[in-house]
Amino acid sequence: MHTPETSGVLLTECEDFSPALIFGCGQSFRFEQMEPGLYRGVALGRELTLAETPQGVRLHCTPQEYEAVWRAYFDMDLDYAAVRRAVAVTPFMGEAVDFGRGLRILRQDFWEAACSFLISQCNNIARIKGIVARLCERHGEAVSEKAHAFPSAGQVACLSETELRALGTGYRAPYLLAAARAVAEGRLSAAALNALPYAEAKRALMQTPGIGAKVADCILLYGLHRTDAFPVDVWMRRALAEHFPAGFDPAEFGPHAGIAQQYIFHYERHLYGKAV
DNA sequence: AGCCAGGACAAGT
DNA sequence: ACTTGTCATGGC
Repeated sequence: MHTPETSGVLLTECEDFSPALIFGCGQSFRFEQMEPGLYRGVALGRELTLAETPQGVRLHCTPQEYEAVWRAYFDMDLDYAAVRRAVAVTPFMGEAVDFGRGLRILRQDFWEAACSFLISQCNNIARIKGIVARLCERHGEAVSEKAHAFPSAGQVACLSETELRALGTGYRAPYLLAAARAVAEGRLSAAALNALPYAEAKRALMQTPGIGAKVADCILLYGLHRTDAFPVDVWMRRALAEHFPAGFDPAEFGPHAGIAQQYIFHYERHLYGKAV
């Protein structure tokens, strides 16, 4: 008989695994802190609880589920200590990666990322979370007593614009409907985009109404794990103007520029009191 | 009580 | 190629 204290999968190397940072850095919107050190959410149609312990972070799942699902989801096969060293190309970047040590880029579901970041445009993170929560509660399948999966593209494609507006999506409702149909009908797919180089994949995404340069980069980075994608939003624009006044090229950060972006984004929000 | 938010888009210079 | 107005909504 497994007790809650000993069951699950214990991650002991947690220098670069902080649930607070992973779920709080603005890349995903479905995990919450239940109490200090305890996090819960739904991803890939499964509910997961994570608990911080003195020995490390414990994932409440079987070793089989960890190997089959969560190992990839949490990008466990990338050495984030090496990434931090590689992108710390200025003193400011050194501060950013020190502050963000523990952050990782999740390998999220393509449709969930596309849908979430369509909602994100001209919106704040607290509000994005609320809209996504209502979308899942009302239109996603139950995965436990109180948790719901993210609705599939097919499920969202069956909703009316009125139902989507009722979630608080505002003018983004028709964008969501068009994207859901494109994905459900196979006109937009992770497999096809994965076969394209960055610039072409981005251009293909931008054919869908509501997906501009920034949302396309978010979908590439968070939904397809293209770590060369470098989303620039209002926070990044501020940070770059302030700390790279002479201009910059994302390529300076190397092949994982998108991860550098995440450290910058989170650090900049912290400096303005918007992130812990 | 306004201000602003992980923008996109069309229309105007 | 750049600037500007518009598009809804509600957390802070």
